[in-house]
Amino acid sequence: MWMNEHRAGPVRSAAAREAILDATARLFHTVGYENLTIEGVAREAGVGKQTIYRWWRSRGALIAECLTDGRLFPLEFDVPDTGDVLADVESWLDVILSVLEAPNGTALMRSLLAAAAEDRAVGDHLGASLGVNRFLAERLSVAVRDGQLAADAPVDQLGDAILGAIIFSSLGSDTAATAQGARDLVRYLLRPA
Amino acid sequence: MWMNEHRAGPVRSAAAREAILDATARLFHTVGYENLTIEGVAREAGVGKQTIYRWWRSRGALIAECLTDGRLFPLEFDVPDTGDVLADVESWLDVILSVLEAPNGTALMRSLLAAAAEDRAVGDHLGASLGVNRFLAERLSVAVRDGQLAADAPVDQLGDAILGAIIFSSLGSDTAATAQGARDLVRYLLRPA
Amino acid sequence: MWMNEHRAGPVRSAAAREAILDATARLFHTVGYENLTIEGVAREAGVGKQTIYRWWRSRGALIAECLTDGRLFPLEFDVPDTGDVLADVESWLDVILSVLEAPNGTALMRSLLAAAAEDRAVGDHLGASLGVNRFLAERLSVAVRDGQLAADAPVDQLGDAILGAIIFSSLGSDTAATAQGARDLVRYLLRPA
Amino acid sequence: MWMNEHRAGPVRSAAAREAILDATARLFHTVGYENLTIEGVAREAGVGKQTIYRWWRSRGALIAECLTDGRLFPLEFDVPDTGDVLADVESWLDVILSVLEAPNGTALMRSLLAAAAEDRAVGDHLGASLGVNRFLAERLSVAVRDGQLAADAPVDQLGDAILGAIIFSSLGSDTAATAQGARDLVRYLLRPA
DNA sequence: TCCTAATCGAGACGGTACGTCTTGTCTTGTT
DNA sequence: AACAAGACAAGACGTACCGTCTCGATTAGGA
Repeated sequence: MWMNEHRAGPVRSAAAREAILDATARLFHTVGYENLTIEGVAREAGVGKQTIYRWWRSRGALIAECLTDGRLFPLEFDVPDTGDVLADVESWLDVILSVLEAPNGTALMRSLLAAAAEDRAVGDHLGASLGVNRFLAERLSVAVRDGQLAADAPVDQLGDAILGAIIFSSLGSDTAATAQGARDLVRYLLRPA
Repeated sequence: MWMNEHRAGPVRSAAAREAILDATARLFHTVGYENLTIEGVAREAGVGKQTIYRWWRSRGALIAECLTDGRLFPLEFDVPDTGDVLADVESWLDVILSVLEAPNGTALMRSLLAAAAEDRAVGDHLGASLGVNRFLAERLSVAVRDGQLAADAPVDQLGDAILGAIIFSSLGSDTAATAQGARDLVRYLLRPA
Repeated sequence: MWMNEHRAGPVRSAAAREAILDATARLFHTVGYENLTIEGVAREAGVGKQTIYRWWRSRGALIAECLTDGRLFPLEFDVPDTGDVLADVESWLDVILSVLEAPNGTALMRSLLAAAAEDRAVGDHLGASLGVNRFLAERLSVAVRDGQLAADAPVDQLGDAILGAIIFSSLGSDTAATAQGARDLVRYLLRPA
Repeated sequence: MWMNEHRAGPVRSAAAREAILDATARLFHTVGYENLTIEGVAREAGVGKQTIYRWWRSRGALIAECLTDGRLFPLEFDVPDTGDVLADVESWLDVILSVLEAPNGTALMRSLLAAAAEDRAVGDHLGASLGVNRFLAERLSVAVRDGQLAADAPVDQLGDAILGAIIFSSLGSDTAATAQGARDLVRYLLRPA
């Protein structure tokens, strides 16, 4: 990675930060989490190793920041509220599954999971990044208010369950089965009462 | 790990196999998956590195065999069928949560997940080991037959969802929230129609 | 090292110069030449690295200036001329050997030599600082004039030889042998004809 | 450096040892002691760093072994005894000076001295390698027995003095002056009584 | 009974990456 | 313009493991 303008100094270099996060995201997709090394990032970013260690305490912190910056998912998980829970959640699901069904999508998911399992900071931000908290649980709450879902439905847990099923399933089975299973699950959980 | 009788010869040494798997399981609990090294296992088991590489192709294969042998979970996940799905699944859930709520239980879960994410072989066996396939899906099928669950309930996916919710939740939140959330989820999903 | 009054400005700061040379000399004695770093000096002197690089081109230049300023040898190598060459040179020798026989004296000598070997500027000033040129050769010249030494005696070379013997010997042997050997050598070289 | 036959195993690889010492000697002449790094040696020798650290505790130990193996001085310092001390020592001196007067000879001498000053092991072997102990002192002893030198002449110290004068002089002056000075010194010290 | 062949513990090998340290240059804001 | 502070690219440090290999000892089963 080339840095055209070398701006060194006692204040943090924005160019270096950008190059590092960029290289991290690129390598995360290319070689996966377990083969992503700090030295590799430094090499790819055209940056000294110490510049990475100065601002991030670990490989996980690097991934976590890429996650929050949306550098690993160039997608928009927010989906409009049409009044129909099932349809809305299925829309959201389509977006999630499009990531999974993309080339190397399964590998990407496994890498994300490996990162989340090894580093608490990554785990903390993973759910948020995938839009569970931001969208899914909120949409289900509305559905409860609208009477489309039982009043005692544990909306947070249902969100975890849907995404958890996808993740767990993608650890073992093939992608197709995972995707179909997720659709069946959502259809069952959000069927009209 | 000490091997009192060193028996070299043209057939596989059962003592070495035992010592290696034993050391692997011990180190998995002690230092976690990410700090578990082949050299460390060899040292702990009092075994040459080559003896490990001869019989297992990777760190993941070692973990996978420990999983299947029940060396990482000294528990019994099978629970008797009392005729009440909710009660039975809650019994299974208690067993699962007792692992999670044990000292270092969360760390153990994260390590397992890291191993599963990095190695397909581990991922393939993880569900089975936790009793999803063996018990949960089967019990839910019986519930469908008994009319306790809707006829179109996707039992495999419900199993994935329950375990997935636990796993996903344990990546970020604290243990207590995970456990309570899992109980709420199960109670909601299996509530009498 | 603390600088109570920080005076920055368009002229060279005498306080900074002093603090830097002081810190260099202190560290030279403390950690030796090979562990003396520019960063260490800056830290110890409470000075920015650039202030060092602005005025000295290298680590060696720093040492050389300490040498010329007499900051590494707080000693007086000049010895009065009593008319007896042997006695006078033995007096000078006592001063030199008192440095060598002091605690860490050998280490100091090795550090000096390391500095001189790595940096020409240091080497150039080492002889002068130890008083070979300033005193020894001159005193021997007088002895030639007085007839105490052969007319064709190469006085510069004899000075080099005496100091060289000490230095060379202190590289390998123990201090005691070096000191006694030096005394024997001087007694032999300057014995009455 | 290529190693044609890769002979790994639980016994020390002679090929690796050879390649390492060879690379060390080559780099010592090429880049000098202060720019000689372990990584550089490993790279040049086509060897893992650990293989160096396994067998030598430091950069100095590497140099010391090269010294004793005669890899830094491909010369023969022994000179026949013709019965004439002066002539014999001048022959020895010619050999020494030919090293010094060779291209980069001064740099080589400075590097040797830097190595000796920083590492005791190197210093211990330096004198022996240059033939002071092996040849010079012994030849002077014979001269004492033959009556060519005073009976009380401290032969060891005279040896140190001659070599020390060369070394010390080569730290500051130019090569020509050093060489001529050494010849004058020897002629003076060993002049017929 | 000997011989062949596979296994064992041990550990050296060429490598890669770790996280730390220092180099010499550059920049910022202060005096 | 000089200063203290310190970020920057570069690269060496010494350590830990990787997966492959060699070694000499050990032990089974076929000749």
